[in-house]
Amino acid sequence: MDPQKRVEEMLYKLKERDFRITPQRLAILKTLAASKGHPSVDDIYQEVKALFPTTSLATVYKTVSLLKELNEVLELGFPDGSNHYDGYNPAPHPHAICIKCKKIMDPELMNIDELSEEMSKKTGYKIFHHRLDFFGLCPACQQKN
Amino acid sequence: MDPQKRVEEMLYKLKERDFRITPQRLAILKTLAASKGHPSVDDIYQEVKALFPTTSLATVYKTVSLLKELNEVLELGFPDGSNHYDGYNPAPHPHAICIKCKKIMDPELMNIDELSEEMSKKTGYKIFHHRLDFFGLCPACQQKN
DNA sequence: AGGATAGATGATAATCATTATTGTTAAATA
DNA sequence: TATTTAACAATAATGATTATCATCTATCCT
Ligand SMILES: [Mn+2]
Ligand SMILES: [Mn+2]
Ligand SMILES: [Zn+2]
Ligand SMILES: [Zn+2]
Repeated sequence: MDPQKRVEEMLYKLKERDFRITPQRLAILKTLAASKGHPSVDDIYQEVKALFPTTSLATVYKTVSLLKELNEVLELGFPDGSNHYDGYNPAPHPHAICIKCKKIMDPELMNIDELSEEMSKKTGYKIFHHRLDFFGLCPACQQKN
Repeated sequence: MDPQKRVEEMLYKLKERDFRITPQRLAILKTLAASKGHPSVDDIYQEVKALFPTTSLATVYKTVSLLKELNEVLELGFPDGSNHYDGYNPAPHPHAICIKCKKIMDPELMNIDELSEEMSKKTGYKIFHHRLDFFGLCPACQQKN
């Protein structure tokens, strides 16, 4: 998927719901669409500040939150309180997380729909989305031992 | 698994590492071992206070944190900041979470080892544990519509 | 183009779950 | 029972997120 295409998708979703397109929002969208590294709010803030020095951290929080409601960004929260975001691929998908260097990877797709189906049957829940993370050591961190 | 057995398992792990067994800790262990509802720290605190009114919230935090390090409790953190704990079954296992009433269910086992294996092969990560949650509406909340 | 207006922004205060601190208490051991 | 030291209770500090509000501006209308 082309990052520019992603920006246009997000823009369409915002316009569709009559949200205004501001320079700050556009900068945040571009950062999210381009980054494959699952940035935190503060990471996004640092990038956007380079282009719009007056941008407020609160604006980043609110824009990310808005995109989350529109299902245009995937939120990954961790028990240590750190939240990271995938704006490049906002659909639920599994992640591999290094417990040492905190790198978050997007592995090639594996199908979880069967699991979701099984879960639905066994619990009676109507499932809307899911979250699947694997924690371990990335190849680089395995070397350094 | 019998809750009493779980308490004894946890006690063994604590003694093994020369941690002291205090009335407060024992009360926290019992609460965790017996509860199948995935309580929060404050839920545990409220239950323990009924038996030991002077118990401090900080003590509950420290004991839960200690049990987490000993792999005797499973921590479930959510982006809204709420953390919940499974002391009845501390091994990683999937959960079904109701987005309306927040109920957390333990479905009958499905095997994730194959997925873990696939993930390991595709990313090169050495996987230690995982987290799998399904979000949706529980049967009760589906009715109320 | 100019003006009206409701939504967005920036700065900062408030919130709240968790963690750190510190003097006191009591579990474990001999 | 005395000694040692981890654990305790009470409370302050932390820090990410959220709320507030005065100001600004994207969008629409004339
Ligand atoms: Mn991703
Ligand atoms: Mn569970
Ligand atoms: Zn790593
Ligand atoms: Zn429910």
